[in-house]
Amino acid sequence: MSKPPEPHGAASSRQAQRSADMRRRLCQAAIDVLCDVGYERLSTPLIAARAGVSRGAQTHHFPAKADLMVGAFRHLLQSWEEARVATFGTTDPPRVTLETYLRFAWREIFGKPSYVAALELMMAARADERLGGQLREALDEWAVRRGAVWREVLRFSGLRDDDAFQHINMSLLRGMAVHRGFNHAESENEAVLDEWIALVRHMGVVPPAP
Amino acid sequence: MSKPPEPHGAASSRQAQRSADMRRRLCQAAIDVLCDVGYERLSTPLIAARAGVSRGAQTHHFPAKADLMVGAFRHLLQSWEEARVATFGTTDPPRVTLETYLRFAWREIFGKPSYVAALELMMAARADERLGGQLREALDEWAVRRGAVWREVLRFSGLRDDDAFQHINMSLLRGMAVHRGFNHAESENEAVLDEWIALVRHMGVVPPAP
DNA sequence: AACTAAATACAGACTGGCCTGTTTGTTTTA
DNA sequence: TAAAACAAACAGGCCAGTCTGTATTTAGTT
Repeated sequence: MSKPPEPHGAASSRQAQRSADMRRRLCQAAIDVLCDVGYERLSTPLIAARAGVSRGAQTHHFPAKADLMVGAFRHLLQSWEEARVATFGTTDPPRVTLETYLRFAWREIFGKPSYVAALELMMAARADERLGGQLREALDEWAVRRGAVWREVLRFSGLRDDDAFQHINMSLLRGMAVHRGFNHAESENEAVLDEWIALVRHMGVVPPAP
Repeated sequence: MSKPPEPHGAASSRQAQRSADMRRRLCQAAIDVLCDVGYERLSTPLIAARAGVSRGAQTHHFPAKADLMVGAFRHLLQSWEEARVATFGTTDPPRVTLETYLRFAWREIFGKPSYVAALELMMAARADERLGGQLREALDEWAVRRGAVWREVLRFSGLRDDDAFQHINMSLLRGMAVHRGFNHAESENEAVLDEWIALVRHMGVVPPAP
């Protein structure tokens, strides 16, 4: 039986398999390059070389640079989701306290070098309207699940289910990541996270103001 | 009486005056370009055009691109200091509550479009070791005064003088700025700041854990 | 005060290099 | 046999840094 062409889904045919592998390699190489040299010095030949692939292959799978950037971004989002499942198992959203989830988020996502790739892409998207649209689209559909996870975590921690409080946590982690990227102060961020968690513990006793 | 040549201090001679003016114009143009098109598409000819200046003038005052970036960064830091003095007067560090200072910091620094220029520069500095060194140098000497301001604000607010708590506030503002730059959600950030200030009010009553 | 020589400020052209997107050709798979 | 995957070369464009040339300012001298 012949299988339908699945250009973007799970690989079934041999071609689709190769295609998916190649796309993954290129996306991963793009993230690596982004981490190492930043968006400024990033170039499509550099990514192809990093992936050990000819430039023809790269242009075949990602005709425009922006396409590759979007692919890298989606690759990142997916890796974050995989990290969550790998850490907390299949019960998704996980039933853990905010403290546990914060430490996970820092250790596995925001505190990792690869997160600066996401930052670079988000910054670069400001200039390119087309790229920005596609990145926001990817982030928006991913944010649905992310929101559900945070809601469950807050509920489980006995805290009010509050959009603003979600964003406080994420903005804090983002800001720490920027600080980490620029001012390689690792231990400083650990102290900041500890202090924030201590504050959160207090909030467990004293819920936030109306 | 003849005045000594002050190549970098307050302008006295006519040449030094023109030089300082030109440098200011170029730094401001660099920030504007950075805000509008981002670091990726930034170029020295673009900056010169934005400043209404010949490229020869630009290369004369800033031989290398990195020099101009450092100048723009220092220009930004200075503008933040000026904003603080303009808002709170000459009593420096200002004697205001944390809430007042947070709202100022968001309104006049982190929440303004020009802050993304600082973010772009900090991101770009990751790749360029030389640029990064000079930017960190500028930031470090500025951080001395910034630390004094935060300490006084925390003390005045009856909160513990705590480095980690300082960094929580600044990382939160940074993270909000990134969110603002990418996901033009203005009102969302206002709500986040309000919520954070509400939490801080609680902390005024219940000091953080040891 | 006038004059000169050096230093500084400014202007514009040039070059070597790299990048993006395209195109043409070859191999593998369906 | 057609389509997809891969390979490599090409063309147009832009940029950073340099260099040569001109105008303005300053310092030194008388």
